[in-house]
Parts: sequence; structure tokens; C-alpha cells
Amino acid sequence: MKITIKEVAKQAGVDPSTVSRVINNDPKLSVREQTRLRVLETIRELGYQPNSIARNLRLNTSGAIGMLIPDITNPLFPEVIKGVESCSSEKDLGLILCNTGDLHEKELKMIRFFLNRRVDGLLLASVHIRDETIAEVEKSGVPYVLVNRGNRKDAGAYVVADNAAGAKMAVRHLIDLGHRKIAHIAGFLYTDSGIERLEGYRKELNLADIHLDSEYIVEAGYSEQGGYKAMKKLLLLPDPPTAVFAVNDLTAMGAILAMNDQGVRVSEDISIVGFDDIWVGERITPALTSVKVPLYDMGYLAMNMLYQKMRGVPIEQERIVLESSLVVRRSTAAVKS
Amino acid sequence: MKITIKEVAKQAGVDPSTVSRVINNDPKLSVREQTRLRVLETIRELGYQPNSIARNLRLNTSGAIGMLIPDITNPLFPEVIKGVESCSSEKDLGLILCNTGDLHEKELKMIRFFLNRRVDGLLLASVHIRDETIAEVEKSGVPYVLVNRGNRKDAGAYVVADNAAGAKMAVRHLIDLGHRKIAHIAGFLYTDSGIERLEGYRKELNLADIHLDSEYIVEAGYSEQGGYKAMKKLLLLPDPPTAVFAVNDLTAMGAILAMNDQGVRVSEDISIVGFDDIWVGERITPALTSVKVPLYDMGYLAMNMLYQKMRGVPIEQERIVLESSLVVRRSTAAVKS
DNA sequence: TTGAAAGCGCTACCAA
DNA sequence: TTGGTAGCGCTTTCAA
Repeated sequence: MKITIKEVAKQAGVDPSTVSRVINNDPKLSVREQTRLRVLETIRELGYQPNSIARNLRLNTSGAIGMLIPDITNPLFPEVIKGVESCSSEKDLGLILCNTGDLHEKELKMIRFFLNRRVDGLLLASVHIRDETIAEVEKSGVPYVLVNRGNRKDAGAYVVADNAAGAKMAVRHLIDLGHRKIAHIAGFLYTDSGIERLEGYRKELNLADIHLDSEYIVEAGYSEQGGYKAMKKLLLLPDPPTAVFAVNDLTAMGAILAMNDQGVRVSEDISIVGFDDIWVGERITPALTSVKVPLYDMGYLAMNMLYQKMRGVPIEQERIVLESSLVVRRSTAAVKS
Repeated sequence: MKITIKEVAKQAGVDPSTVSRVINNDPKLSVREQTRLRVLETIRELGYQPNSIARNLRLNTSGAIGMLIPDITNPLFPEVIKGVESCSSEKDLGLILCNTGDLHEKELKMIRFFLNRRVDGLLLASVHIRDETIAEVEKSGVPYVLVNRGNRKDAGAYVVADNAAGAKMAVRHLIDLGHRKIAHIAGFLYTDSGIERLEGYRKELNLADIHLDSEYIVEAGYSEQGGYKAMKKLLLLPDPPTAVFAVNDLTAMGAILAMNDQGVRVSEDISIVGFDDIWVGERITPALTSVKVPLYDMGYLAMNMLYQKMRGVPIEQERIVLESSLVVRRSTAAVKS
């Protein structure tokens, strides 16, 4: 099982370099049709498989890209990964995946792992990745694209959802339903999406001349558990909200759990809107109203942009902000008069 | 950005081979402490990163394993992948992921892709992978482990759930609740898990002296849509079942959708049990009774076994069957008298 | 159109 | 304990 280019060459009675030329059939590398066929024939006969490690060493590439994911069991990511994989496999690039569990340590460790594997590019899909980690990547010179996370330093490429617009749509929807006591279960406020979604919420309330009650804003992060705790807090308020805009579907689901626990009815008593529109939101009862983000596209486009950066072609657009749209389901209803 | 071992050697005033010895600090390769420190110092100074491509070429490995997934958006898999990744990153192995979309063509294409990338091992997580595809892997000599799929040819290693026992528990549970008209929404009957779960269903009914009505068995595959269609069929029966054992949670969820469509109440009218106990099952209403499969462990153990095979250590157990357990929730209730 | 040869960066063997 | 060196399998330049 150790058939090399040399072996093929010997069998076909040609030089290894000729075999190489045949394999990479570059139209420029002229090989006589006759020899080409002979070589191809022996390749098939011997079942020769080019060794891409050797090839990569010579070419100084790895033919692979690395991707950092905070938590693959968060339903947001499989959809994104699917988009990435679809593009990477089109380009014959290996996709090396790493789940960081949101640990900065592991993030850094994996970045280094990727770096000395000489990945050709990096996809960083996490709202948590530290600026220092990004700096390390930057220094290495390996092209990278941030996914679902902007870069406050205003350097580098990214693909994100239109957080501000999405948040405004969500809150607008609640206002249109007659709600005025609208709370926000916020993401981490050291992350861009957390800030932007909060900002959108603020602006929209402002537009409607609704007073912003700071008690109505609870920072919860992005987990179900965070949403649960935040909702509990909101329910304990002397004047609880009639509607909630949650920073994402997972926190919205946590909030719904809390409401169930307290005997508060979703939609009838309190309306709730999520963000991301992950698959399961449609499956719960009542189905969750949410801001739809094109997750698959996010992955695909990020990979595509990365590919362009890898090939050094000029990028028309280094920052893609994906349009989001509101999907209205049963979890939101008109306020009771 | 092109610091090689040579460069380090020159700076430190030693031979490249010495630097190599320092890097792979094998206790056998004795290096004087003083030189070791000096080399380490220059490595840090120059920010040297070993090139694993070169290393791998020399060592004839790739330091990576490949994993085939049919559909990463199926909530079953992220959990499994998490287990795999956790183990692979412990071993400093890259995990190259590929989503096949259940297409045989892509399966084969990716296997070849993996093979000439010289992956050190392969994880095949799909009930659909063809025997021919497996044969191709077998021929290549690259170690592999099947995940969530047995091998009917009785060759090769695998990690699977105890399908038969799980199915029996599920059906037993329904029988204990007084049900006698129990249908089975079956998986594909050309897959092991499909067959084994059906067998378990059959045996348990037999044990309870319940006549097996062939109309109560509908093949649906593993998708939500399949479950939906199957349930529709069951509801059209002149004597519809009072309980359903679905081959997995996804089909169970599809079945529930169908029941909702037809105004049939889950649990009150028809009880339903799923299999796998994916995360979302607990979130839907009513929460889904299901056979819990340790998905994370499945991934971790498979990777661990693969690692052992890669190192050529004797495997104590080439076939792991994971115990499954029943998780009772609200989707099942006593039959109405 | 093809062959010869150098070399990608590393490891491991042999010698000193 | 260290240095020298061959070579992993491939690509690519130069010459023939």
C-alpha cells in the first residue's frame, strides 16, 4: 500500500516529473497524449493515490481550513457549519472543526494548533473570541473571517446578521401589537451582537416615545439557562412587562420555561420574540416569533470570502451584513386591554 | 514569517537535529539541559512554529482523522461530534468533518478525499453508508470505526446504541400503560438500527401476547417528514392505534405534527415514544417520552477506540453497545378505558 | 515533450 | 550529548 509517484513512473517507463505533470493536468504542461494515457492507465492499474501531505509540503499549503465553534450543540451552529462545509467541499478544502466550549484557553490552544498545521485559512465563529486571540491570528498572516461576530477594532473581514435592524423589527412588532411594557433579555454586553440588539431595542422604543425602564433590561448571555434566570427576575418586578424581546431563541426558550414554571401563559399573558430563528423555535408551543437570520448563507458566504482572501483576489466586500426578517408565530399577540 | 528549524539551529548555534530533539522532547533523546534551554529560548525569540506538514510527511501520518456525517443539522449529531471532538483534541488530532447529505456519491468522494489526505483514521457516522464504501475504506487499510451503525458483515469496529433493548423498553412502557393497539413508525429497513428497533418492538408485543398487525408497521425513515407521512397513514386506518413507538425522535416529532393537523391530541388520544432523546424532545409540548442514548459518550468512545486502533494497540472491545434507558415524559399516558 | 535534479521542513540513523 | 546526512513524496526549474 505504498505506491508513490516513483513507482508509477517506473511502471509506465517515464520520469516521475512526467507523472506529476499528468496528475496536475495543467493545460500549460504539455504532455503527449500517448504518454498521458499510458501514465493514467498505470495509475489506475496500481491504484495510485497522490499523497497530499507531500504535495502540500512542496506547495506550502495544507488544503485545509480551521473553524472555531463555541458550542456545536447550540442549534445555531450546525446550520452555519453546513453552509461552510458545502462551500469548502466545493473547493476541495478540508474543514477542521474545533469546539471551544467558550473557553478562552482552548480557543488560543486551538488557534495555535491550526497555525502549526498551517491551515490555509481560519473561520472564527464565536461571539466570545478575545481580541488578543484575533491579534494572534492577525500576526500569523493567515487569512481569516469572523462569523456571526463583528470586529470592534474595525479590522478584518466578517459576516454577521443585521442585528440592529432585526432588533428594531422585533420591537416594532411588539409595539404594533399594542405593547408598551416591553422588556429586553440582553446578550452579553461585551459582545457586538449583544450591544447592537440592545441598541436596536432602545432606538425603536425611543421612536415610539416609550420610556425606557432600566429594570426592563436584564443581561442574560446567550444560553437557555441565562434566559430562564432573566425571565424569573422580570416576573418578580412590581410592574412586569407584557412583552419580551429576547436576544436569541435560546434565551427566549429559557424565558418560556420560566414562564411555565410560574404559571404565566406565553402569548396570552406575555408575548415573546426571539432572534436567529433556529429550527426548534417552530417546534415548541407556542411556536416562537423570531428574527430570521440566514444561517446557512452566513456560513457559505464566510467560507467563500475566506477562499477569496486565501487566493489573494481582491475582495469586493470585506464586511457582509445579512438582512434579517421577522417571522411571526404564536408567541406574540396583541396586548390585553 | 518563514522560520524553520534550520533558522533556529543557526541562531542557537546548534545543529537542526538538536533542535528537533528539543522539540520532541523525548526523554530518551538526551540533550544537555544547557543546550535545551538555549534552543528553547531562541525558539521563543524567533516565534518559531514547527511545520506539522513537514513533520507529517516524514512520519507518514497526518495527525488528523476524518469524520463522515450524514446531516449535521440532525440534532443527534452535534452531540456525538462534541464527544468526538473532545477526545480528538485531547489527543492533539485534527478532526476533519464532512457532511454527506446522505448522498452516496459524496460519501465516496469524501472517503477518497480523506484517503489521499492520508488521514490517520476514519469515523463513519451514518446509517446509510454503503457496504461498498466501507469496503473501499477496508481496502485502504486506514483504521475506522462505525458510529451509530453496526456492520452486518460482522467485520470492523463500531459503537452503537442498544437498539433492541431500547425498543423493548419503549414498547414495554406502552404496554404497562394498558395499550394494546401499538403501532411502529419504522426506520429504513435496510439499516441495522431500523431492523433492530423493529425486532425489539415485535418481540415485546409477542411477550405480551399482543397480535402483531402488519398495518401497524409503517416504514418512514428517520426524518421528521417521514414521521409525518407515516402518522397520517396510521390515522387513516379503520382501527387506529392508541400508541405509537417511533424509530427516533425526529419521526416522533413529525408524527406529532400530523396529529396536530388532524386534531388528534398527543397523549390524551394517542401516546407516543421516540428514540435517541435528542435535546429538543424535552422542549416540545407535550414533552416527548424517549429512549435515551448516550450520544456524547458514543462519540467519545468511538474516537477513543479509533485512537487505539491507530496506535495498533490491541482493542479489548471492538464492538461497543451502549446501554439505553427510558425517559418518561408527557407524551405517553395510560390508555383510556 | 520529457528527464534530471534540487529542495519543501522535518526526523532518525549513524558516527563522532 | 551532538552533528552530519539521507530521505519522506511531491513539484518545478532548467536542460536536453
